[in-house]
Amino acid sequence: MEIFNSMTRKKEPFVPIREGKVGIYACGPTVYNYFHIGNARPFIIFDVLRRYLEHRGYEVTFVQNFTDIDDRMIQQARQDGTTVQAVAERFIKEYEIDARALGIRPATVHPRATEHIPQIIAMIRKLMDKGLAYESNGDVYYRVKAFPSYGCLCGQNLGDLDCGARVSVDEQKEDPLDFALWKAQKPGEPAWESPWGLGRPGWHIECSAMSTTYLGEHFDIHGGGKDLLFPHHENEIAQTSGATGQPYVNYWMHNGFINIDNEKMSKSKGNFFTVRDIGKEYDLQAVRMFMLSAHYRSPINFGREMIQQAASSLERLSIAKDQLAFLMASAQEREPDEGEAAFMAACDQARAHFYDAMDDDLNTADALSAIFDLARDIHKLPLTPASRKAIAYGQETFSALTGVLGLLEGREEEISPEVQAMVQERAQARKDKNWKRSDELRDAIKALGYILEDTPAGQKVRKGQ
RNA sequence: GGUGCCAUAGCCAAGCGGUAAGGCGAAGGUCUGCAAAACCUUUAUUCCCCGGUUCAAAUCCGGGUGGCACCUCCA
Repeated sequence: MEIFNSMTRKKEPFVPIREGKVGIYACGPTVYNYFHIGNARPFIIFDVLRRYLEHRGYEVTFVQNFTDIDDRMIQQARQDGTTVQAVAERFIKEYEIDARALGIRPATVHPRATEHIPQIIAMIRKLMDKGLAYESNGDVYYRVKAFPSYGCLCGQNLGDLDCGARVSVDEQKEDPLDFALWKAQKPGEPAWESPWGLGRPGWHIECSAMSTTYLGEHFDIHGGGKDLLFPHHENEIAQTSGATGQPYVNYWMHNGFINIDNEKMSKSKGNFFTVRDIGKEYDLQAVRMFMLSAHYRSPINFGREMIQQAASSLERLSIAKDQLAFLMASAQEREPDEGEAAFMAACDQARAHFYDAMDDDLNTADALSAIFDLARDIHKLPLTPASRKAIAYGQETFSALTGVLGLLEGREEEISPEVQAMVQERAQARKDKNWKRSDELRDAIKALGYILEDTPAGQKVRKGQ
């Protein structure tokens, strides 16, 4: 597999540090609110990466943090007249609800910043011992100019950053580029004991502390949104490599942004959508499909039409899956005939195409086309009783591939007995050529949320509108 | 000022040196009591423009044009 490494800006063959094992850290949400569609992209992308690596036989440790202490958390708590902790508890639960609906599996570990204060303090101490950090009135800052390779990730050198000159000037700092590792407590803020007095961790240090706690000081893949490249990930490298004296991460992966009307989504512009709100109108599986329909590094434009297109595409896949189940119901124990053997070969071909695409820096758009090709082959299977072996092979392939993308999961709702009875009655009505009754029943079934179709092999019912 | 990214049909989107995947939509056909789904056919002689390299370029190089992002909290 090849992965585009933001550090080198090239696709590189993926070689894990320890054979057969992969450690991945992805920056998770700050749990001060519902997460938005833009946040959802990395969650979905890295969920797919994790699923794919597992599918290919790696033992994956996937860590995604919850940032449960920062300015926004404090602000939200004030606004709600509650504690930071209560805000965190609430929105972690809300995260889990939306994540599940998007088909995002829970990570191996979801560490929380506030539960890793000792590790954070230990790392800051190490940095101070090495002269890479200094205290100033209860704050602790990173001494950026003491870390020569600073800027290696974002491709800026220190001089250029200086030129940027939009870095805040702060009397407390030795240099405008320096960033906070520890912030002294301000009135009314939650705080923890530290060698520098009461305070809380700065912005970037939590990810360094938590990632190394669970994945070791040097691990395989670190991911996040493109905007995190600088300064967040740049600072993580400075902190971690600075403290440990060794490389931090082998592969940096950054996903592109989601735009609204070709503009960056941002709170200040008010053009953002929470996943919770979108879920009120659309099946969130369609949102997942939408995300996977383009390469993860490209920017994508979010809009109503896009979601509808994704929903239609997904429907096509869903119907193919139903079709296999339908064929299975009448399948026979016999060897595949010539056509079925060709179908099985097509399954292998689809799988190979899928793997090629995924191996190419997670090209989900191309991988999807392999699944669509397979869907077409499924629909071409005759409705005459099929070989169980061939259909099982198709099901296995189809569910493996859609499973890697996390699509079409949790959709096997039982058809209620009530609907089944109506389907039975309709079969009789059709036999009697009682079209009026037959159509009434079909409408009634539709009203209950099912689509009923007549096929040469009988009636077929599926969930849908 | 510095650093990057992108431009492919009505829409979305792969392809990144060998002669345009896939999806959505649309049109016609087949099937069907009707419908739905599905299948078949059609829907880019051409990949923003201009040069260049090459037997061969959407793909490489140079120059334009037009979008976007980062350098500040942000997925």
